Amino acid sequence: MALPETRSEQMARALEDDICAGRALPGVRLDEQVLAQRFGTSRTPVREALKMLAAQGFVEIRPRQGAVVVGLDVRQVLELFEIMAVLEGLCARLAARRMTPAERADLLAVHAECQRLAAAGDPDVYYAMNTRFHEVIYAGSHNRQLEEETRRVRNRLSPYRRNQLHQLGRVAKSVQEHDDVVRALLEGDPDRAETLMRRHIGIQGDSLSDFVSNMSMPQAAPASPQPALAGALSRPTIVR
Amino acid sequence: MALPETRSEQMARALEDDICAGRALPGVRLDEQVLAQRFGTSRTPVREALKMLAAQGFVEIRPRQGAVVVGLDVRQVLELFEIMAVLEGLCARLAARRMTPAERADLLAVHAECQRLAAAGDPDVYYAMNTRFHEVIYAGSHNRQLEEETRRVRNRLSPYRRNQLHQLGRVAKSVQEHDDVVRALLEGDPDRAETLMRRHIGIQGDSLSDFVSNMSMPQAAPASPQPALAGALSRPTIVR
DNA sequence: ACCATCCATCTTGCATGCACGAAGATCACT
DNA sequence: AGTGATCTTCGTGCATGCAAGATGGATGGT
Repeated sequence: MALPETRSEQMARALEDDICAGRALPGVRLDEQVLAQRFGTSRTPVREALKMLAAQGFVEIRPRQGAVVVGLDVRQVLELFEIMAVLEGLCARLAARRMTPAERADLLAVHAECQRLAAAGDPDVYYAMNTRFHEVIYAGSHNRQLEEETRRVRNRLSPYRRNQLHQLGRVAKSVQEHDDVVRALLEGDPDRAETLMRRHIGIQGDSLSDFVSNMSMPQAAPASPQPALAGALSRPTIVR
Repeated sequence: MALPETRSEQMARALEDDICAGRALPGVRLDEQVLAQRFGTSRTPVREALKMLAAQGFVEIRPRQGAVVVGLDVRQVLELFEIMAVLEGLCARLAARRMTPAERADLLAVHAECQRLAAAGDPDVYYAMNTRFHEVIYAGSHNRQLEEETRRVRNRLSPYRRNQLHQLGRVAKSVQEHDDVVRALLEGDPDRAETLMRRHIGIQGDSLSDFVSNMSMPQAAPASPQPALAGALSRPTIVR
């Protein structure tokens, strides 16, 4: 059963993870040879992995000039958030109608954990549970294509949500919004669930300017020739 | 300016086009060597193109077993339509607020053409103009990421919309729905534009059973070893 | 006649090699 | 010294080669 994974796929996943986790900053040059010996292969599978990532928008390959981690400007990030809001909104809408009793129980459990961790006060820990909360709703939509699509957009945004963290009171607000969403979901109110989730994800009003001004665009200094995946940036953070 | 395109990218585009246009039916095996000589290259760029298509969900590569054009079952198609509805809905919402006067004029012009062609009665010709109509709205959203994302989902669905064509009265209904959307857009009513567009795209009620029962799953006969991109299926058709 | 096993063949996955083109350095010239 | 052209160097794009694994058919057994 365990379908064998080719090297190129492994590398693609590893690199995507590096990018999402912020270990590979936007602008970093991805040198084929360097990656090849980092993974102990030849350049061929490396190239295939890079092509896959390029097709998904994680890296950009300029002919004869190599691949770099895609850097999104403020505008593009906001554009993706607009998409994210409707996708997650749809997840919530569908979940309100389709979640099984077991899934509803899961949702409640994860939500309770979120509340606990929010009270505990560590945004990083909360972040992980927050992710699980949203994942439960993706799954609750019972729409695999949607689940994948939403996750993909989420991943593309992830480098830009980190650092938005630690915003005063954001965690508390987040759980409160979750709470409203959970209520709508359990009551089976698709319209309200969708609306609330859209608001939860969307960046509007004060949140917008807060987000923009706090958003330190993660970017590798173009000056230093970037030793391809140098330092571990670490620290996941957001609080959405 | 004209950035040079590598062979692998050219081939990826060509193959994607074959798939979207129905020239490469779901289930068709994509033989690397055959494609290589079809494009006059070695297998290497072919493989890179296939990897890109796989990353976008157009083909599936099973290790050691080659690439086949992805075939979606009824369920997956409906799932994608659910996504499509909210994405196009968002396009319409944003377009209602953001379209420039020039874009509004474009919209009206294309819509008028749609009406004319609908009256003329050839669904295939109407289909092309219908696509342009939706493209104008994508562009009107002024959200590039959304534009690309929406187009991508549209392309993935395209093989399954063909054959849904020629459904009695569908063209007339389509233009009528367009008309309502146009009105909402020009009046600058985002909520109504979104709702109407969602309904226009979504498959609900009678349309659902009509769609499902009429949807001949395009599929290459697994019996015949498929001479890789054999016949031109042609005939674009839908009427959405 | 049916089924399992083995073998031949073919295709893929990856490594290696080569050539074109781009970026940076050197040099000439104003 | 500053600016431009030339040259060098390096990395990418693609071709080719080889080995592991998968498919299909033949073979042998029950």
